[in-house]
Amino acid sequence: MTGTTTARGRIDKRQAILDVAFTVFARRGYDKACVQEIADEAGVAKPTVYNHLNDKQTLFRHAISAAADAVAAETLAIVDQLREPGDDLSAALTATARALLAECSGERACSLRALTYAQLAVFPDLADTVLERTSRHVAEALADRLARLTLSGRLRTDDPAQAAEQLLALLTAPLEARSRLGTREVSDAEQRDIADAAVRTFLSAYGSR
Amino acid sequence: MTGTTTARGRIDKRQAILDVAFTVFARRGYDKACVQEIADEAGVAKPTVYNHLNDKQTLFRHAISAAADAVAAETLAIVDQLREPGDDLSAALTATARALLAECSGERACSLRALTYAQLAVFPDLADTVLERTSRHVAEALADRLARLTLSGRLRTDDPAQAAEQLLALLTAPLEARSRLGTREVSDAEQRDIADAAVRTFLSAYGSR
Amino acid sequence: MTGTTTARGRIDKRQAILDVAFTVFARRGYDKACVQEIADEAGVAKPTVYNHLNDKQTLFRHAISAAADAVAAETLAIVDQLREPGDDLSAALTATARALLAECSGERACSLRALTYAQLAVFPDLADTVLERTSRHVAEALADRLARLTLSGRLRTDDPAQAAEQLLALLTAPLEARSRLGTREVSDAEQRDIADAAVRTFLSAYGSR
Amino acid sequence: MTGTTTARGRIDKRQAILDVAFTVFARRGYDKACVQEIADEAGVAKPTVYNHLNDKQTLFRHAISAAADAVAAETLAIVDQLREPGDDLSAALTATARALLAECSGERACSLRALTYAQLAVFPDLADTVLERTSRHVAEALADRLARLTLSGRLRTDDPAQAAEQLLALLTAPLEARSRLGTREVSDAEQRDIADAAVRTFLSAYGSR
DNA sequence: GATGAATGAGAATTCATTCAT
DNA sequence: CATGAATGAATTCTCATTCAT
Repeated sequence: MTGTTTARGRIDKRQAILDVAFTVFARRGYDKACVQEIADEAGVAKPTVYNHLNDKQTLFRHAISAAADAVAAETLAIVDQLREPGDDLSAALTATARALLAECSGERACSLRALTYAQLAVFPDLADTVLERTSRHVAEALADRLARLTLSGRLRTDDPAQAAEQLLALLTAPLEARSRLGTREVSDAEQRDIADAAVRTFLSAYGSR
Repeated sequence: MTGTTTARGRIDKRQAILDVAFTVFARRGYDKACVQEIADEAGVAKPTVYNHLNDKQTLFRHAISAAADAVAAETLAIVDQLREPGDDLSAALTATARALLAECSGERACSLRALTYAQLAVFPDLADTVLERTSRHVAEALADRLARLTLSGRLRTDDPAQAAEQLLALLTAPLEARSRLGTREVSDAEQRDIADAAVRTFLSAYGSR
Repeated sequence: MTGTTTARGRIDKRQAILDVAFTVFARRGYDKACVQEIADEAGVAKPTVYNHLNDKQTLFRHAISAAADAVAAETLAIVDQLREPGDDLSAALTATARALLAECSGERACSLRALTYAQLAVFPDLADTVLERTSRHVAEALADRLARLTLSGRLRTDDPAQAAEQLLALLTAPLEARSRLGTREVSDAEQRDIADAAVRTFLSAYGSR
Repeated sequence: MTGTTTARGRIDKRQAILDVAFTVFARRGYDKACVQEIADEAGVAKPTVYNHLNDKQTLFRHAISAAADAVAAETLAIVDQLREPGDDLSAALTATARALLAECSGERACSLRALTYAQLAVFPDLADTVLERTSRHVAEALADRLARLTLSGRLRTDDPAQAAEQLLALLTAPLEARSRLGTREVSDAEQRDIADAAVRTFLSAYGSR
């Protein structure tokens, strides 16, 4: 049915525009990025962009949202690994920590963070949206895991949310500092150092013994 | 002395421009801020801004640098409190922690962070400059304090730099998450919670006993 | 045909802009002419000018080129009259000479010359372009005529290029001096004087007897 | 006497400013040249320029005038050589012709011509002034010489002004064409060709035999 | 639905010129 | 008289957005 094909084509084109938009916004920043450039790289005419997404702001919001969803999904999948921690809890936590750092070091996550920060003044609600879908969800998912580990006697904390907050803090803040806010690569070795130290400190405070 | 007055006048005007510039950049973001507005609020004509600071980029760099210096000075003063920790180390650390959080919650520090983040793509070197003068220096100063405390037997760590990094992480990351990247006030009570929890976890890992 | 109409419309508008641009440049000079004025007189918005011709310099180049082509065509047509000189060579040369002077006295030719001269410092290559298309071509065409006239025994020269150069010199230089670089009308009578004297001197040197 | 010294200094400074101004105008053109640059190269402050010469236009007029006087003096001196033509008239004319071409090829003369042309629209009277002092005077001086040579039977013309006009035409127009309006050096050899051909043609028309 | 063309609004930057010292 | 500082006025160019096809 041509109808289906068309709809498919429509959706694909829309998605292509959003993908390109995120890339261009990441490269140039919101203001310096111009719709023409996005249209060009997406291989469509400028008015086509406006047909699909009403204006530049809408385009930005949707591009950011889509990226946030993607990052969130990946991050949650990582945290979910802790559902089956195996025998060595420290090892499991360390593996998860390393994976989280890798995810946070990724280009898309960095760009997302930078763009959100950059437009705090103009899109204050975007900070909410993005944080809600990423940090917040992740923190809650991690808190869930820590609560279950506490129940099974492998951790010791009466405030799993705070424990989760601190574990994430020990991971993300050093990463951000060492990557110079994402402008510099952080080597795998360095990431491992951060992860190991974070887990060590975390277990000092919340380990069951 | 008229000479002094004149020179003073010059310096004052330049400083006034930089102060206003930081405020306006913080309010509008780099791109949306226009030089006209800065000139107006500084009470000078647009070309005067250009006479003192060659172009918008230079204006931005200098405004950011000045703010970074101011924040750095205040933050270092706080860390210096730890030179005389008194009898109760935990209390001393907590006091310092709370003061650091207050500083980080301040409008100038938030704006500085937001602006730096926002312009990573256009001024990648600014991240270096700002982090160097703020986080980096602070982390080193704190590491120095922790090293001395270890020598005097009140802490236990063979890597004071890492200990400092983690203490700061336990403070700043939760603050950033809860303030939604600075878009929301974090109450004193909440700040106290963060600080107390951070110190507790820190001492679990690095306390002398 | 609407398609044709559209394309035509596009071309017409571009041509209209170039024509107006030449007029305005001629009236004000390159620097004093502003794009706004050109747009206004062409009945389009400023950005439309920029859409068709990337910037002021490009606009200038194309406007000058177009004028040069037009002047060149007219001038060459005049020289071509000498293909059929008739019985009275002196009369034919004089007629051509007068026509050339009339052409050179024309507003467009004067403006073209003035603008090219005026912007030597900024567009040094334009001198080449314009001279190539006008003086140079004309000199060659004239040299061709003189060569043929020599072959048919009606003139006597072994260097037709030099003869052409000198005939043109005897016409243009006095015209330029008397018109005060184009700021003053040179009457028909005066033009006739110049032409007649030029042909007389030319024939003294290159006449077949 | 300090008075004298001061007056001297004043005059010298004024002259220095005018010299520099001409250079800068020649390099950049009237509009692109900025008073600041002239002041800088003259080693004075901008207001000093305004103290000596009321505004940019005045500055331009005086700079051009001074240059025109200098060129005129040199050119007239060359023509004056014809007061004592010696035995070989052709040789004398050729020598004078070559010297005139050299003078016209000089940087100052070229710049003067270009600047005058460039500002026809804005300073229409300058064309008059400059042409009066240069071409016109030169043509008259040359006409005088030719008249005397006619009286002494070495030339034959009843209109010395026209003869002078044509001799100059045969020199300047080819020079201008070959130098591409002054953007290209014309070699000595080429200058000699032009001069020799001009004198040959001139003598064909006006030689006593 | 997609596009080429057009535009209104706005921003950075430059410069001749003038005060106050 | 010379100068450092300040300014009003212009001008080029860019961009989001909309028509007409």
